[in-house]
Amino acid sequence: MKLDKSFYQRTDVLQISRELLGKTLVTRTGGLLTAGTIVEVEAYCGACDRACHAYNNRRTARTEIMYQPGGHSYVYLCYGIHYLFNITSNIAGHADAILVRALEPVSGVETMLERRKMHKIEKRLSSGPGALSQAMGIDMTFYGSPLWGDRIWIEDGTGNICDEDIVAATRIGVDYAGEDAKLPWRFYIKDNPWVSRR
DNA sequence: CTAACGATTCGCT
DNA sequence: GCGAATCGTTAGT
Repeated sequence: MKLDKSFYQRTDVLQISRELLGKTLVTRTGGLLTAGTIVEVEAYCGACDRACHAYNNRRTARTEIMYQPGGHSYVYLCYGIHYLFNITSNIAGHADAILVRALEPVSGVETMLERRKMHKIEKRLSSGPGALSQAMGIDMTFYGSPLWGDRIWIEDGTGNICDEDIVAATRIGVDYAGEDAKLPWRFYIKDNPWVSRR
């Protein structure tokens, strides 16, 4: 079942991040359907988190979508090459977001392989934030897309991953954030082979 | 207007 | 393990 606004518009970004593990991200674009299980995410808290683009409530054209009510897609270009896909959360005015870092492919694998210019399934198909965006066909045209629409959405699975199977660790690539770089705000499913780093 | 840099990936060693 | 690729965003002139 498709998750609706109420899932995303809660205030606890860490709780939402944990609950996103095991859910299925789906895109339908160009008549092609692709889906994958979310196995790794990172939480970013706008007001209080130096690693977040919206730190200290900094407001720019790029971060604007994070200030809207949660449940939208926040996509941005990183290193001039990679599209990174985030899910916004919280109520209007609270710029929280969750970066999806890795998926386990579920359907539309042929399409994913084609988009990634690969011939067989291997980990790099959808492990890593830039890689999964490419596999799912996510680009800047997805910026601001509601997650209750019919182009990109998230489906509930068979309940939440239990706490014993969730690992909390420090986030990747946020060394510039000082003390906030040490926060254990990266969550992934224990022993899942699609997680981007051990 | 200009310059520095990044929530990364891939290929080569 | 290391370094290049590559360009929009940002903040400062």
